[in-house]
Amino acid sequence: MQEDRRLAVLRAIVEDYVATEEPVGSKALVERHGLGVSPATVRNDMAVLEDEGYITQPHTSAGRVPTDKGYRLFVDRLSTVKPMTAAEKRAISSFLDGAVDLDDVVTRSVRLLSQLTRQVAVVQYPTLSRSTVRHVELVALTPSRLLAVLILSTGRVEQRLVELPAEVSEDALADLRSQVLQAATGQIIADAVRRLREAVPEVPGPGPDRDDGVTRAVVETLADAMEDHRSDQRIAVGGAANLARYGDSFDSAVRPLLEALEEHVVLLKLLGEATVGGTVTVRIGAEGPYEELASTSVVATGYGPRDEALATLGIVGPTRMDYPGTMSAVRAVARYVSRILDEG
Amino acid sequence: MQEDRRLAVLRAIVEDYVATEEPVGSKALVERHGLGVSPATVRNDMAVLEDEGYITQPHTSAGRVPTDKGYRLFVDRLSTVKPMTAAEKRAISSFLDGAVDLDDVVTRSVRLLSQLTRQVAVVQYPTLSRSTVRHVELVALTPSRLLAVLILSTGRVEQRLVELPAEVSEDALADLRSQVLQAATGQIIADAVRRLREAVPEVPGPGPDRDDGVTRAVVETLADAMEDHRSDQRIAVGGAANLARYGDSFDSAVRPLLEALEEHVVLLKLLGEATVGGTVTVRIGAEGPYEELASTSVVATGYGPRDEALATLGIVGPTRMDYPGTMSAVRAVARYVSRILDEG
DNA sequence: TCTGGCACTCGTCACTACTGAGTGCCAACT
DNA sequence: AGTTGGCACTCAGTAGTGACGAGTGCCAGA
Repeated sequence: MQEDRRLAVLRAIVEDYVATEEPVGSKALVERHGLGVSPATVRNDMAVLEDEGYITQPHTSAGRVPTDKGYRLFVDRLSTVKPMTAAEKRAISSFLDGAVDLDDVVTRSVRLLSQLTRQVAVVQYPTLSRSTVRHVELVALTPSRLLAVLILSTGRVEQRLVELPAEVSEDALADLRSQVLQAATGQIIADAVRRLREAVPEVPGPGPDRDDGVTRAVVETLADAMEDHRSDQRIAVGGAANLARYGDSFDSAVRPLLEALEEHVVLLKLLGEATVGGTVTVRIGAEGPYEELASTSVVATGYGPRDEALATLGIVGPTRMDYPGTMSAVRAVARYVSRILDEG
Repeated sequence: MQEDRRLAVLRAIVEDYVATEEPVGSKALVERHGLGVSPATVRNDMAVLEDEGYITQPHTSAGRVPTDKGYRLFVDRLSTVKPMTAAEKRAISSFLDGAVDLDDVVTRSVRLLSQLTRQVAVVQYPTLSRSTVRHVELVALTPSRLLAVLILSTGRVEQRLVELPAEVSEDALADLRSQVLQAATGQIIADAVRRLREAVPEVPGPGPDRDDGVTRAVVETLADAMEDHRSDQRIAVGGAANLARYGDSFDSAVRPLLEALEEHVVLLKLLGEATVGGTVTVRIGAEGPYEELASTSVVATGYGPRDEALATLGIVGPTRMDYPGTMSAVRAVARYVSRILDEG
């Protein structure tokens, strides 16, 4: 019960802060949201939330601001999906329906997405590269280090050293090798990544078959190597002018982001792996792989015809953003684009 | 003599202002440059320069700042070419020499140019579109209005209405038509534009053959229509992070520029037509076609193998920029790129 | 034509005091 | 135990003030 109210307080803080861009205090909070308690009570809750790391004060005696952790909780448990209005849906479909070819679809999507979210939009071109995995080899160097070799149909060879979290026997390794081979061989890269993650289950817990994260380490390394190979992928970026709204915190926030926008490899990493079927991935601030982008979040999802996750699209913006609205916009655009690809 | 000194003063003001980003006063001026006169004298000169519109004061009792007109004069008559150092030349060639294909050349050029100038670099891909002019028709609607029809080998048709500055006879029109046809038919677009401008000379002055700008109006309209058709041209942009240095004047300067950078058609217009052979075009502030970009300048030049102006490259930056340095960087990069295209 | 001098303007900076939003804590209340 | 009102305290932001100095325009004299 108090627990519930504390979460309501957190939700209110996030919503207010996103709307006003100013630290929000206890009094304003009870006024603007109908929590039926006094400011003092809210203050106590806030103190607890701060202890738990969900909010912080920019300086003593100012309102509270959500932390990354706070946004995370908000996104995971507190946000209610904000459905697109009929008008918005109509706007989306009419905007995309005029597209004449693939290039046009992507260009329009980027523009649409950046206008809907008022953020920087990023759309990866659907995978056309048909390069496949020809072979994977795992060579044990020591019991806890192995070399993963990836050979692609294009003839490219990629080697990675894997430090294992535990020692592994030759038998177990052979087992793993055959599993990996079966999952990946002959697949195009995008599929191989997905199948690897799905088809090679982690053996959990203790016992004779315990795994200690070895599988995980190997699979992730391989997937990473494959993702790198998507780097010849094309990407479209739009709405950079929305960065002008950052206003403050310029050198710290906008500059690294502008740099990232030119490094398409970086962008691909940011977008992450494609997930499909309405699942929108949110990466908040420092959760991402780049320190300089600690104050930016990524909202992305996969898209493609017949629910194949061919590519990824999404937006990049400040951690302080309207997550529910952005997420539903991203999801809606992904759906419409997928449908169009279905038809075309 | 005083005239000479006044120009020296202007040059000094531009140089100091570009270096310091602060309005420059009379005293600082005589100290930092060895003009052998007193501050009072300089003040008098400055008053004149201000009357003539070359400089202005941001507020009473502050130093002077060059106007667009001032920069123009500086660029045209006062700037001494700043040659590239040997080290810079080496850096340029080694940076570009590693390029493997056309895409790579363009990508590297953009990066190089933005790093050299610390501005936003724009490189147009060399014309690959081989679409040619199939036919041009000029139809008189009234004696002073005609319809220009442009038919391209791709099958596209472009119509433009031309308001003539004077009436024109059927004979003169037939003459013009045949000239235009001869110049343009069968040419690829880039060449057609150039040949049109060269081969259809304006008949000047009064007399039986006087032209009153009719030729000019027609040629420019046609050229414009053709330029529009280059709009499927690809463009590479780089170094947008350098915009972070603008710091102040954000919404007024950076936002429109960011928007322009995404509108490749706009960028093409900004870069303007390719000029070749070491000629670097400088467009300062409001001289350009876009009001919102009144505080940005464009420094561009053409490039291409064997001195054919296949495409344009250049930079976009604040009017307050180091013109000599930027111009020589742009020219140097254009030369090296041209040479590489020559070899490849 | 140039120069030195002088009065004047006005932006900048450092300092002060004030205000007000917001907090934490405590004692009292339900 | 949880909630509330009250109170003292903190501290960013906001004038207001005065001194400072860079810079100007103008004028009389060299």
